[in-house]
Amino acid sequence: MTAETGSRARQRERTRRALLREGRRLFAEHGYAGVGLSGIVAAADVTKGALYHHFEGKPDLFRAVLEEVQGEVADAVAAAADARRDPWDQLTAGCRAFLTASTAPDVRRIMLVDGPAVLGWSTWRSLDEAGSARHLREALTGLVRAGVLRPQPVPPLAHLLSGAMNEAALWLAGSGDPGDLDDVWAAFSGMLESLRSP
Amino acid sequence: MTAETGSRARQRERTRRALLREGRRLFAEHGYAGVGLSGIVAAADVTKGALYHHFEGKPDLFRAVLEEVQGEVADAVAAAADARRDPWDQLTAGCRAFLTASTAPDVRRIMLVDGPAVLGWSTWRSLDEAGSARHLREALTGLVRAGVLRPQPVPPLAHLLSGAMNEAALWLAGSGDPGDLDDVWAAFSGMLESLRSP
DNA sequence: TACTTCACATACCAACGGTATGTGAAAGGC
DNA sequence: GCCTTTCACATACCGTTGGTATGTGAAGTA
Repeated sequence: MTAETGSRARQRERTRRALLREGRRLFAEHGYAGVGLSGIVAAADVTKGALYHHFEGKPDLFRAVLEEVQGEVADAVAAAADARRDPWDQLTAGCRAFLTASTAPDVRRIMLVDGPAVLGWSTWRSLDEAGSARHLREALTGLVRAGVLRPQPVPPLAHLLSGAMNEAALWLAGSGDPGDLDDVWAAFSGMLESLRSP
Repeated sequence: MTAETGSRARQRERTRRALLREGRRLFAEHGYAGVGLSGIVAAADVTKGALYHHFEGKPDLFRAVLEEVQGEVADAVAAAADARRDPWDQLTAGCRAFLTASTAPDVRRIMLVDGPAVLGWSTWRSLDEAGSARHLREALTGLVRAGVLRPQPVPPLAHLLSGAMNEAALWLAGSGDPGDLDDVWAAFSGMLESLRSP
């Protein structure tokens, strides 16, 4: 190139970032199947050679994007939970943070709709477990051990609650009525409440 | 052909059935993206011309397969519910039937994993609403009107419960332990129980 | 300076979804 | 009976896609 763009490592990181950024934008806008590698590399102003130098292929690029998205959601959940001291408040705050974060269009499309189909459900689940699902499971485990929740197996509970929130987020993202969030939260918090020890 | 294969309408129906059958089998086994039209038409012993004569394209074939699968699940749910007289028993029996039916591999892959990604979530939801989701919503509405459930908006509740069952079915299909079904059902029926009027 | 490494760019390929056109048997009218 | 139309496909073909193999020039290294 004409101008020096920094050291080799810096340029490498720039290219990788550009691919992730444009990939995320296009995947979120048109869906995984609706965007081709040519569109991604053109938007990132590189060639397919660069993409295949950084990633193993289209599914691998998508996986990297998904990990980034799930990481952000997990951070939001953790931040909301850490702002509370009471373990029960941490659970409810984390769930509420997950619900609002997952309603964002790119999260919805990449994480909830295309994710399982592109990577397969088991792979998607392991990524989810590495992200926000781990927070949920750990919070539930802690509450059961502390006696706040009735003694019961945690994994089934975590899956039921996770699935309920995922579907709720998908529905909320499509329903313009902002009052729906309150209704969903009322119903969901009622479910959580029913799990408490008497 | 050498042997007469019946009237024109009969042959048409045979070809359509063969495409749906092989499409369903291959979509369930390899996923939507993992199977090509050439594989489907070869398995059905026809050509691509036949496929495009009966369907508008690959997504339309998948939609027809999905409608068939969802119809079977809806029938199983309706049959389980109709076998009970008490409305509350109808709800629980229907949910349990959905949970067991959705654990089947082809239902899981076609309806729960690939469905939303291939057809888009809103289209998938409208198909779901035409299938088993309608039974759930109507059962909940009836129970709220009858005062069995506490007065509350039904749509959010239906989505939460539907999402919980979907995720539970996906998890159960992957977890070999048959005891998990009991645990899931215990947790889920506890959720349902918490919705009753005091 | 000579050599090696690396971060891409270029050129190319098989396979895929989709389309346009051809074809021969069944249905319908006389 | 025969002619015409319709229909249920089959055949041949095309543009695009994800993926690969190879080339290249600047950045690092001795």
